[in-house]
Amino acid sequence: MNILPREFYLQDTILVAKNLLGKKIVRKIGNQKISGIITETEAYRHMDDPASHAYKRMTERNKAMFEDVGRAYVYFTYGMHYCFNVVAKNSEFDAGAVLIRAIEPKEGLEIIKKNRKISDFRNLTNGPAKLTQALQISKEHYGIDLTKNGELFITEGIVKQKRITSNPRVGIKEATEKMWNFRIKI
DNA sequence: CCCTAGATTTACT
DNA sequence: GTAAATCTAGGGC
Repeated sequence: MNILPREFYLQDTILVAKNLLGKKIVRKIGNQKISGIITETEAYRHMDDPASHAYKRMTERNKAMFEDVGRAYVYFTYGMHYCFNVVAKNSEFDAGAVLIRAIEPKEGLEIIKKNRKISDFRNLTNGPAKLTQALQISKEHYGIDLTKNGELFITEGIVKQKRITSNPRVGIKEATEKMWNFRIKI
């Protein structure tokens, strides 16, 4: 399975958010492997997006959003949860990232269940903090390169007709009129 | 099924 | 000091 190249992420953040649907996240832990198909994403941009962490300026937390595309932006929130983003933007913007909100587990289901401590299939990876738990993603992966075959990367996924639906983004208070949440059904 | 409350720490104001 | 791109359990319907 081919890893997505750097150029894939060098486009408008919103376009990348849509294009990431149906792609595959691969997580390697030692000789074990977990993977899943991306089913829900959200785009967060820069100056035009009050809901974005990068809206005001660069800070210690959000600096990854201003740096290389194709890398991970992982942040800690609500005192207990990590969320996983992919840095993506075109040259018009200084910052941008795509929040991965949900995946459909493919490989390593046993490991995922163990990490999540539940077996209810529907609740395994259907939220941004659930999937970081399932894939054991944490701040150690801040800035990791997702275009290299390492601990964590993204490859081509299912190649079939995608029916993308747009929705308001979840859990934000600003810019709720922007329909930058995207989903597919598998 | 829906709703509410509580968990718990970081980083920005 | 306080809000935060969330999740879970528990109660009611």
